[in-house]
Amino acid sequence: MARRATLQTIADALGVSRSTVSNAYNRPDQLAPELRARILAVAAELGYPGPDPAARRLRTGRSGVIGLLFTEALSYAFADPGAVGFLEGLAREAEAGGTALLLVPSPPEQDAAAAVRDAVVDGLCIYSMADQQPAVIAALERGLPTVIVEEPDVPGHAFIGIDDRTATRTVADHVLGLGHRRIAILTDRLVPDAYEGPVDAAREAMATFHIGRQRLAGFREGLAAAGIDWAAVPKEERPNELAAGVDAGRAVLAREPRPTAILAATDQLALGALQAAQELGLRVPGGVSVTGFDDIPAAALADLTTVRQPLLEKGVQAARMLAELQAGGPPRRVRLPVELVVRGSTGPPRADAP
Amino acid sequence: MARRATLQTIADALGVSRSTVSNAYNRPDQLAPELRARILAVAAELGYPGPDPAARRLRTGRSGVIGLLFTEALSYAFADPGAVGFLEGLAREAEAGGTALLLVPSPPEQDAAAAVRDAVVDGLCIYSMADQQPAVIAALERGLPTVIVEEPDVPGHAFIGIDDRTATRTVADHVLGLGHRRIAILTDRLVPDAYEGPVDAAREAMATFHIGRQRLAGFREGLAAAGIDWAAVPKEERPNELAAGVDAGRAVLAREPRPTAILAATDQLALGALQAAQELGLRVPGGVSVTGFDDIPAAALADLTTVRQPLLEKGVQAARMLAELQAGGPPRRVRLPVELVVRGSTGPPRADAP
DNA sequence: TTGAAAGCGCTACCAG
DNA sequence: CTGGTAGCGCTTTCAA
Repeated sequence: MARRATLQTIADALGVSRSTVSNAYNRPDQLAPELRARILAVAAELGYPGPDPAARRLRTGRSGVIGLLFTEALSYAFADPGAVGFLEGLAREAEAGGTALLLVPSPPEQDAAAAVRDAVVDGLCIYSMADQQPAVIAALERGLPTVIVEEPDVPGHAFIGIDDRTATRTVADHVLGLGHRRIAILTDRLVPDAYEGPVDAAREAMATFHIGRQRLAGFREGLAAAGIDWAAVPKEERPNELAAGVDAGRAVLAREPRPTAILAATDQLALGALQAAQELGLRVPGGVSVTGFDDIPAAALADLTTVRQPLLEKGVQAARMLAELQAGGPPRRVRLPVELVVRGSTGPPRADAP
Repeated sequence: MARRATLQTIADALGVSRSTVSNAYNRPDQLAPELRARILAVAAELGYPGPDPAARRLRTGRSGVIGLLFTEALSYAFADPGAVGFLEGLAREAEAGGTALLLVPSPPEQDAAAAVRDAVVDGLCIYSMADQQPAVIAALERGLPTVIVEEPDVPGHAFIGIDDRTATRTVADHVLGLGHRRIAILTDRLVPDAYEGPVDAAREAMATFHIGRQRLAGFREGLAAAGIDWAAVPKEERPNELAAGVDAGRAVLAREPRPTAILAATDQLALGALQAAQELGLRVPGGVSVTGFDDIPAAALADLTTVRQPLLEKGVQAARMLAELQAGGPPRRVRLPVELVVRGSTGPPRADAP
């Protein structure tokens, strides 16, 4: 056969009209069962794979697809257990409604905005992107129903997230309450660039990742309230990966005098810090206390004190909010509750450390 | 405005033709920069979000999207660290080429095949599905470039996977070599149903999940070669989740005489078995040895003996194979190497256990 | 119960 | 460098 079969091909072969063949697929009750059977048989014979979804899309105007802008780059997202937990929730809810998920790429170098504009979707979900990223701007410009998860903070849009600042403030208070005064901070990336290293005031001020900014602010508030000089607190910025956490942990533990507590902005960084402490033969929490954030599954295994947030629930709710929006409902703003989970990785500092 | 703006709207507003406006977006070099600027300005003013991707799709015939059939249900896939590792690799490679990933849903009850037929994609990737699942059949019928990962085993299609049987045979030999004779097996699901419980010969024979079948076969081969009666070996089937592993672990450890080794078909099940052993106050490996499969990140943390497979690499290669297929290349079959990683969870059985 | 006609919004080709 | 024309393959009235 010269070209792919279409509805018309089948119609011609049977001497019926195109619409009848279409009905055979989409409205079985609109034609005689026997005719329908004949149509389907001929279609199978001719290798017709059914109505072309792209054409149907154009005609009906609906796609049954949600587009997901997932972190700065897809490949980062899957390495982050927190993001995967969210995706699991989102997928569960979407799948129940027969909705597909389109993972929109952010090609390096190239115009990531183009990928966003090319996405055939009925709605968009933006997960944890920095303010002013081109992909985000392009997404908002499409004027589709959109829900933003965690960041960026754009007024007027449906939003779901947690109160990061209050949460890290609670962590700081917990550690300060145990008697720690020499404290170091490990933060996830603050700006979508390749920087890794100490965070000074200038860097802190330029943060465009809302989460990073807020978590840092919570730590700062807590320490400041305890009279600790924020400028003198060691702070290391790294991408959210285990290996980077090890590196950052080494960096802060090498300081003199050595910190007695490390507050990390994510569990993965905290897990890395734990590993760095072990390398140095430091006991936890005797030699050094460590805290994380997210309560990913590995946190429980490592007995890590952390902040639990409802990862899965966040995904489920995001999908629901999008469905509401598509049904014409108003954009809502939702804050999910979090909870400090105290485990064995924090305790009072000991003079006779390790 | 009554209806959404289209190319024509902009063209009319400026008194130019539709094609010129189209060129302004797709072929900037085909028209005067000044005209282009004017067009874009008017478009912005009228709130035109750029050419409709669905229409473009129909016209060009290409979508720039890979469809992914991910496990029996999306929600399962994300709970499986092995699957996530694969997805990370796939996403990385696809993203580099500006290709989007469509996660095709498998709505419960409903016709999952319909979702597959509705997917606007240039190619399909089938990851770990059972033989004869309706979604798989529908996918194959679409006649698109397709690569199958791990399962099902369909001749004539591009395929990438590992040799599961040889791998589990190696595990069995390792444990037998340590002197174990009372051995229990934990297997991932064998059939896409809701069954959880012991595996008898009938159940084993009806397995449609190729991976489960092969891993079980490897264990069987090893034990048979050592003269152990396979029918008498305790075998428990569970979904691939930590909690299910705990449950299965309890079940086999309750047997009299108690097994001295538990061979699990996945790391998550093994991790669960480890937890069950701990509940009973059993030492590992003194009281009981445990092995897993996959070498997910948590396996190293738990010091679990397991089989390492190149999860990420599998995803990267799958994406490449799909690209080759789309470029007109022939379907290839690829087997990735695996490696037994011996850690602290296996050792000789001790008479004075625990 | 079936068929004819009218586009959905766009891009590719070719002429000017 | 710009414009006209011809569909891509389908669904959806509406009339027969």
